[in-house]
Amino acid sequence: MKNRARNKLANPNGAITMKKVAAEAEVSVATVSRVLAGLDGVKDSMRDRVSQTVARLNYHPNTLARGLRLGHRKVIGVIIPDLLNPFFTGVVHGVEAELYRAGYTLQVGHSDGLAEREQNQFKLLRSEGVAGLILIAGNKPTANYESLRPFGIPTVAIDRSPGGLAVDLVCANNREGVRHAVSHLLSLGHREIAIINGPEGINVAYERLGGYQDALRSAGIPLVEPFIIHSDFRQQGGYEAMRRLLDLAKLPRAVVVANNLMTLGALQAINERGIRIPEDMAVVCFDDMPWATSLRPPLTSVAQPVQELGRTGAQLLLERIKDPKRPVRQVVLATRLIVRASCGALTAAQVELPAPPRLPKTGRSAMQTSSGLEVEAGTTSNGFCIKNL
Amino acid sequence: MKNRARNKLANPNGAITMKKVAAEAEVSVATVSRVLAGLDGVKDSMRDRVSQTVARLNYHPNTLARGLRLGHRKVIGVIIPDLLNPFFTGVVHGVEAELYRAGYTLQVGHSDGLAEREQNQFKLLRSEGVAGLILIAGNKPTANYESLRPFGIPTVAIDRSPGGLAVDLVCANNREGVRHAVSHLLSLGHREIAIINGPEGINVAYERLGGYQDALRSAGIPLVEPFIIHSDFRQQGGYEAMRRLLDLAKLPRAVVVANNLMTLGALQAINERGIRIPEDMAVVCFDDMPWATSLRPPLTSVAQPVQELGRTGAQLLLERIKDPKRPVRQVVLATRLIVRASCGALTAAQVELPAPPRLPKTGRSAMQTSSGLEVEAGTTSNGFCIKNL
DNA sequence: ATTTGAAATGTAATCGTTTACTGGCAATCG
DNA sequence: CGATTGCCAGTAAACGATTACATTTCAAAT
Repeated sequence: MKNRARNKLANPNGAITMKKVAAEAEVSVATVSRVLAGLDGVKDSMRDRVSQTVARLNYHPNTLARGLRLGHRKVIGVIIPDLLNPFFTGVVHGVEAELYRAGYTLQVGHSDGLAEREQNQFKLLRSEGVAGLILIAGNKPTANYESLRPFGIPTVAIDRSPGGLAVDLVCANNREGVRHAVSHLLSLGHREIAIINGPEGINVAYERLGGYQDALRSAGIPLVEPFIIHSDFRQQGGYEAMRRLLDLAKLPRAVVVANNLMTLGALQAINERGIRIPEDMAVVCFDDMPWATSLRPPLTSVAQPVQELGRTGAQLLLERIKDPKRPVRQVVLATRLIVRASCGALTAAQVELPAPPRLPKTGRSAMQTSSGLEVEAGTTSNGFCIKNL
Repeated sequence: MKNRARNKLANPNGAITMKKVAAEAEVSVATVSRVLAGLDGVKDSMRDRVSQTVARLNYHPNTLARGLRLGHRKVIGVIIPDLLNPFFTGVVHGVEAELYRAGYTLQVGHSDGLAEREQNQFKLLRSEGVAGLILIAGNKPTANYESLRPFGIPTVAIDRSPGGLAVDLVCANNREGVRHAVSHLLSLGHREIAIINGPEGINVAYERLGGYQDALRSAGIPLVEPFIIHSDFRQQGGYEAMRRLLDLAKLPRAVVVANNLMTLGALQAINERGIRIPEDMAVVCFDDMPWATSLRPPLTSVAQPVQELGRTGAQLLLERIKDPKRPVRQVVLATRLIVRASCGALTAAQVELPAPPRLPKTGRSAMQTSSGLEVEAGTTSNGFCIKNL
């Protein structure tokens, strides 16, 4: 490669630097810095002089220089598998809301669920000197998160547990959520209940399946192998899965779909076949989305506290940044079953109510480790389950 | 405030620096830098020695230091009004896809549509030394973008034109899109057509209204005042707007809803009243969303090229960064009318087709300036309309 | 008036890069 | 053979902040 054009100036637009402020106010840069940092030991006269000059010149500190000197800056990296999945962006929204208050900015990397891009984004963010990392891991259980460990960046995982990486985790109580949904179906008299689940090998799918099994088991209903389908958490996957279910000789009469996008696909397949909801097929969606109430009939769903996941993750991260040595924690947030009309629980009259009645939170719930093991844990005043690992 | 804890070290985890690599490889830092930058004028023997050491020590350059020295870095700021609106996140996805290829990361700020937060985010990003800015402006026409001008950061606006700021803009052909949708309704025999539009005073809403008026005018149908409702681009707003329409003495028989979220609200209202689509009310949604095909009946919609908006914006930004003095441009992308069943255009049999027939792109279309003035412009091979202003 | 010491301010090193400039060395030329 | 050239590698000065340390100031105490 030829030598590139030289003399690319830094600061081409002649931005106001601290030096200029200092010169203008006839003080030293140290004084300016001290005033800006709000340190004491500066005379009021000086302080005023500097403040006025700062305002007059419209000075804004260069956070790069600051970050270089300090070794960190007020930026949090976020790695997200899919910007098109409203669940993830909802989480990011929660993260943003919480971190903005603390003066942080978000640097977002999109992994596409690919382990390789995830690694790449991680390195990029590390180079950028982010103060912490929010990781929403992808679908691939193969990803080697262990290699991220030595980077030593404070990290919090949300929703999915990155295998082999001992970091703080915030997730919804997947098992309990699905258990609740299936119990609801059972209470309505359903017996042939199918589940369209996420990919095998990732913990959230495993846990959701666990909830399904729990509910059927305690009702004494045997599992029907073809009623359990593993798909990919995407719309097309949900569509295909539902078609497979509808092609079975013995049809299910109810289906729990394990995330929002797959539900859209499943509905598509159901509509194509002209099958009626809830008369022919009851549907529950794991994830409550804005469109749930716009469907006809409105969709019964298990609401994850989407933004709360993000907020809580952000809080944990801030605490970990403050104290990197604190013990690793998991926070499991309760889900909420929102009963609408897609399971036949409500009459047509009730359906027309603007705000459908909501069941109370699942509340106190069992703690699950990432291995799926159940551990009894206390519920905090916030309704969280917290466990120190 | 008391003096804070001193001696916070930079580089607390003893990260590998270029200096260490240089020492290890027994060369100067300049040589390491040259090798890493791929400059020529370095002997192969040296080059190899450095490369190996870099690999062995797993060195990653500190982009902060780099950015400080260079005055810019490979980070693009993105300001977005609402992370919960899938249209915006879709755009960001497109932006990300394009910029990732060019080695950039995204620093995302969320404005909530508030002019004040927008300003704030802008300042934050500027302090962070971003190389460029993608701005999706909020709903408030009051925002004072003029003050952003002197910051001199290469900027591209997407979707909405930030009033008073002469920057590159990428948007969909809103006027033509709505015109097309209304023409479609007219061709199906509809005459009482309402529109639930965005807030007054922002250009996209103005343009969409223009398309509505164009179509009715050329069909010789007079405007009916109460059929035109300005709302806020949000779900609740759409819900309320639709209720207002349904409370009219003389009901419309078709409605165009000017964005995705408002459509969800409108559908909710329609369902609550037990009104049938398309028999009692035809519905067209501006924005094609994943759930459009999952509704019963599937929704006819005007698809904006969401990701393409983002991609194109990113391209324009890269070009502007390369040449800050190039003339300001507007790129208007064609929309596409996707006919499904919500207007009664298709029979039930057709509706069941997996892939509904699609009308051709609107293709060659009139160029619109942000003032709503139409200007004839050429169509590029990409189907873009480009105009130098 | 001088000493003392705390308080206020300034000086300069530092963070990790990039790159203009300098100098060493070998090849080429008159 | 000395001068000129071109190639390589190294030295050191930025970039814009923070902050340890040095210096000045100034009031109170001797």
